[in-house]
Amino acid sequence: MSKKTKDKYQAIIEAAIKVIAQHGYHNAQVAKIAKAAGVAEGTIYLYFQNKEDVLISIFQDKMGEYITLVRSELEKTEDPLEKIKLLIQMHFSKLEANRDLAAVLQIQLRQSHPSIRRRIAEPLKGYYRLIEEIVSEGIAKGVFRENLNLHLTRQVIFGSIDEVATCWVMAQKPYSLLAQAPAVYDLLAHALCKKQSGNAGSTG
Amino acid sequence: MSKKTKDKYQAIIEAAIKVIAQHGYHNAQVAKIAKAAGVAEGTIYLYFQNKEDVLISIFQDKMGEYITLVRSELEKTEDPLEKIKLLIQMHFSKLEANRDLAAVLQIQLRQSHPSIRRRIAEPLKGYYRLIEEIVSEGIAKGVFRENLNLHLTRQVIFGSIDEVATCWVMAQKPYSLLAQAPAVYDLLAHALCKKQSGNAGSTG
Amino acid sequence: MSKKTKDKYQAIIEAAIKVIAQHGYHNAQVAKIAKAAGVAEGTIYLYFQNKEDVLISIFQDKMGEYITLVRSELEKTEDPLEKIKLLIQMHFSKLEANRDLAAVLQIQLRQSHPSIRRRIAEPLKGYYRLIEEIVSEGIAKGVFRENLNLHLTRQVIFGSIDEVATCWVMAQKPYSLLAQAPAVYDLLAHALCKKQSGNAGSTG
Amino acid sequence: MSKKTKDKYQAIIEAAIKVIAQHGYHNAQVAKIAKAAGVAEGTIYLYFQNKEDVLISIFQDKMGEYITLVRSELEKTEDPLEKIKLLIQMHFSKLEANRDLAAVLQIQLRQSHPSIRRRIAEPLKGYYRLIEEIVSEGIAKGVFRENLNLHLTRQVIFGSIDEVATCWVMAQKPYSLLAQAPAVYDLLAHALCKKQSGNAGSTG
DNA sequence: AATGAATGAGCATTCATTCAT
DNA sequence: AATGAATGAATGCTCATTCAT
Repeated sequence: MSKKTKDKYQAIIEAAIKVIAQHGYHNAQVAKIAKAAGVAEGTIYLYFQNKEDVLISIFQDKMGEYITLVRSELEKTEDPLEKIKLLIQMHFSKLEANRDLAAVLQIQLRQSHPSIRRRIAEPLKGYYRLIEEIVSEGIAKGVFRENLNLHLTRQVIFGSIDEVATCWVMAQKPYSLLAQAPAVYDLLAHALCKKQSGNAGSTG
Repeated sequence: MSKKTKDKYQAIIEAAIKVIAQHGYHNAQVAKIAKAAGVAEGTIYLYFQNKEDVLISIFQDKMGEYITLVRSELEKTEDPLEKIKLLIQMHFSKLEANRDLAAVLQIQLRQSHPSIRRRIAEPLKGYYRLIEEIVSEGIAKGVFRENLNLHLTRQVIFGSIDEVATCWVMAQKPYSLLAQAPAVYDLLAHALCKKQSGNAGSTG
Repeated sequence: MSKKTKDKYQAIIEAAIKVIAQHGYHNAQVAKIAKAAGVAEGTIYLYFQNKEDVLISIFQDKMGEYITLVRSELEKTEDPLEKIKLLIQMHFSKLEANRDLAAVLQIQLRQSHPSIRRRIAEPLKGYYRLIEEIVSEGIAKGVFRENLNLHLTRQVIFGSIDEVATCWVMAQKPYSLLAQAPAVYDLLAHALCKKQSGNAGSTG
Repeated sequence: MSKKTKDKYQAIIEAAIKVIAQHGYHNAQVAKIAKAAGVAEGTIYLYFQNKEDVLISIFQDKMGEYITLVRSELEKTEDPLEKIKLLIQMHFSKLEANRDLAAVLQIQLRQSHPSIRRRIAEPLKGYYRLIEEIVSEGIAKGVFRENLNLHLTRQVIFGSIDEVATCWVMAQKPYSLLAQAPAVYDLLAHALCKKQSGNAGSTG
């Protein structure tokens, strides 16, 4: 793939994110996306199979990128609790760094057709697995409580993070999402950890 | 509103839930809903302003009903922790009792147009307030940790419950949602409570 | 089917014939047909499954009508040669009576998509069978030559009539199609008949 | 025109025939033809004005070639009846020798836009004239009946041959087209000739 | 109150043609 | 001469809503 080719692919992805974030999923016509990307409508079909493919690619691209990043960052520490902290911070900082993308991921893409939702579920499973690995490791290392149900605990962790992100995106008044990380960590750390002498919830 | 009138209103609401659950939001045409309700298409417009109004009414109706029920149930106990437990149980048992409604609330309605989502947010706020009241009370009574952020804690509680419910609805293999309540309670109780001698998380 | 309903169905068929004859198959948009029929575009889809269905219905309607007419007329005589004469006369007079329809049948419909052509072939087979029956009867009665191949003879009869009709439709200068009947009859009669004392080809 | 140039011109023509025969007129995109011809899409526009020009050239090329051949062959005999026999045989044998071309000429090209049909009519007129010349000669020589209408007789001859060819192309089960020549000749000979002692229709 | 036939706005996609290289 | 990436016009169909009965 030539430089130029790669450029148009990315331009279309970014244009789609911008248009969807601005006009909403149901008002993101191909014509609008093409115009925003500075290409002709037909050009989109040289890089994507159809409109659905554009939307799915947004998710797969960004999610794949993100998961790779998270995995490499998490290798920096052995401490499961520290990994939870990093996970929350990265999740929030990534979304906060790209408000348009955040709006698309948290709100717009969830309004899409079932076929899109189904294919979005795939890359999401990679993220689920990542969280479950941390929980599993935490239990094995004796840091997290033994009686934690793996799936359910993952659901609580992801549900918490996801809901905090969604509220942030939908908020009328702007505020920092990353600034919420310590408090979320505090809650989840208490939820996960064995009662310890006191460091659970320390946000340092 | 006459008895007969009330009947058709309810018939349309129930028909809408059934049709959306069965065919999905994007395939729930007014014609289908009318047929399922046993009325003419035009009749729907005698009871609702438009299709959007039907969908919102589903939410408002069921949510209002539900919140009233929860509030009355929660009065049975003074213990904030016990209230959390009841909240989770009622939330799950209500959804499990009506799978169609659960599918509509957890999945389908989230695919709707922005204007619908916005107006759905209203009744949801009542539920948010309810949760925040419990947290607030828990802190005041010295059961929950003092440093909990009210909004954020509510987001974590609701996000956790909501994600567990969503996963249940989307699961291929059926299982009991209510059976997940103790584990969710266990996690949230640990998240919320001051370190206690040990009974936090006991599900008895 | 109510009177009014039947009316709209017919109005759409007639409008389609007019529009296709005037603008050609490839320029006969649904919008144009709807306008010519005095109905909304959507209305067409209340009476027909899709655009293709309208085109096929033109053929089926007119062909069915025509074959029924021909069969009843042919009963008026026992003479196979007379039947050939009648067949040619009716074919030509029917087309001449409706120039638009003739243009659609002879030219425009043959430009349609394969799926349409395939479904048009069905009613045409009824006409083929009719011709073959006459030939078969003519041979049995000793009027036509015994060594005639049924299929091939039908192809020659139909091919002759069809080509004469097509040339008439495409002609720049107008002339009577029906006036060609005697000469076509003369040729076909000579082609079919045993050598007779001399009356074959007399056009009565 | 250089050898190489001539080569590409022919390659495109042959590729077009193959692609149209295989995929049908409505699925014969320029891209497909270019690929089949082993050239770039743009190259086609160096040898032809546009897609329409390619299609017309198929007809003009093959028809011109064919008429030249027929004319030279017909010079081998003086007998008008023999010429009719030769005409039918050559028409059928030419089509049978190139099934792809036959499919394109008999079916696919007739689905084309009016402008193409109009320009295809031109070379066809040469063939029409050829047939009319034979008929004219036959009458002059006292072999054919005097009262034959020139145009109409040509229409019957061409219509018969054309329909037999079309039925052959469209047939499900394969059979020899050339084998039909004697029977078609038999019918047309009887249609054209004065009542003779008996040799009309002899296929020898 | 109830009906349901009629309405018509809205949109993804294909493909012949061009033109910078 | 040759390429092939880029262009953008053109159209059938759905379905929420209306309104005459």
